[in-house]
Amino acid sequence: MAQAQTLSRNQQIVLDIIEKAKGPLKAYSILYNVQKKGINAPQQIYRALDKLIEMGKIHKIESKNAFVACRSSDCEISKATAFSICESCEKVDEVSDAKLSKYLSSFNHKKGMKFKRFNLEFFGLCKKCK
Amino acid sequence: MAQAQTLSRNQQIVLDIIEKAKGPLKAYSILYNVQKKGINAPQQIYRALDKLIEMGKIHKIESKNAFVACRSSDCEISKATAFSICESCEKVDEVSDAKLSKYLSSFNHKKGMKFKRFNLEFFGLCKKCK
DNA sequence: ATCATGGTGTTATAATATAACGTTTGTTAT
DNA sequence: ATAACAAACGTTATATTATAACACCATGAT
Repeated sequence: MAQAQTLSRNQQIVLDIIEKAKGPLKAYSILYNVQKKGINAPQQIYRALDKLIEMGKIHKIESKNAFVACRSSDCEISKATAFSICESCEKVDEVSDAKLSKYLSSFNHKKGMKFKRFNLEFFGLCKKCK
Repeated sequence: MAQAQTLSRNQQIVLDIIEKAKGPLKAYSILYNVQKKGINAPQQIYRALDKLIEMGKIHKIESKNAFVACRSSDCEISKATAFSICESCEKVDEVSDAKLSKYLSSFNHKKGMKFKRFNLEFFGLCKKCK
């Protein structure tokens, strides 16, 4: 099971890089950054990314095909994620708002769907870029 | 400007296919479907898709890299989109809920961002697959 | 009539992601 | 401690998604 906490070598390497980064990282940019550590193939990156996502350590920004470290405790195992994305400087922040999260988590589609997970991406201009 | 309404030949062809489809279509699957009509290259598809998105005629499902026709009038020019996605049968519906839309449209990130647009994707099991 | 704009067609290539295979490591049960 | 299993690893190859760059053509505005 996803007992979390114990990361494998590659998972730890990839997580370290993502956590140190100022913004979202692309898979191949991670790859280039870890070739010195003996990781040579995209597969190795993608496998680590998949597991880290499962564990809730990182999130994928779908609109950018990029990955960020989870800074929030609200998104229990990536079930409820929200991000703000600046269209100018590309800055991404995790939006952590209990009301929003609660509202969306309880939202049930009229057509009879029961949601297990959502991802929300807001786009605009950040404070600086305005 | 996006005076909309007058679609070019390629735009119309691509839109027709997406509108006729039961679910989201991938760019290359659209391409294979229009080769009989003389469209041969990905560029032609992606160009049409870009314009159709600008016009609000279609939306991109980011988590699936696929495109659906807009069935809603709430999402004025794609500024406010929400979808429900079945993780089993892959069925996608546009979620059209005025309250949700209003709530999210007025949501302003604490850090001083003013949003112009959002995209929300819900995942779960649809009625049938439950 | 020329020039800007937007669309087209084409070739090539970049960027993102997965398949498939065999090996190694780590855990658990006996 | 060791057999058995699961998870992670390394590697090669390939599939999928998307864009760059360039030449051409139609339209409408100055």
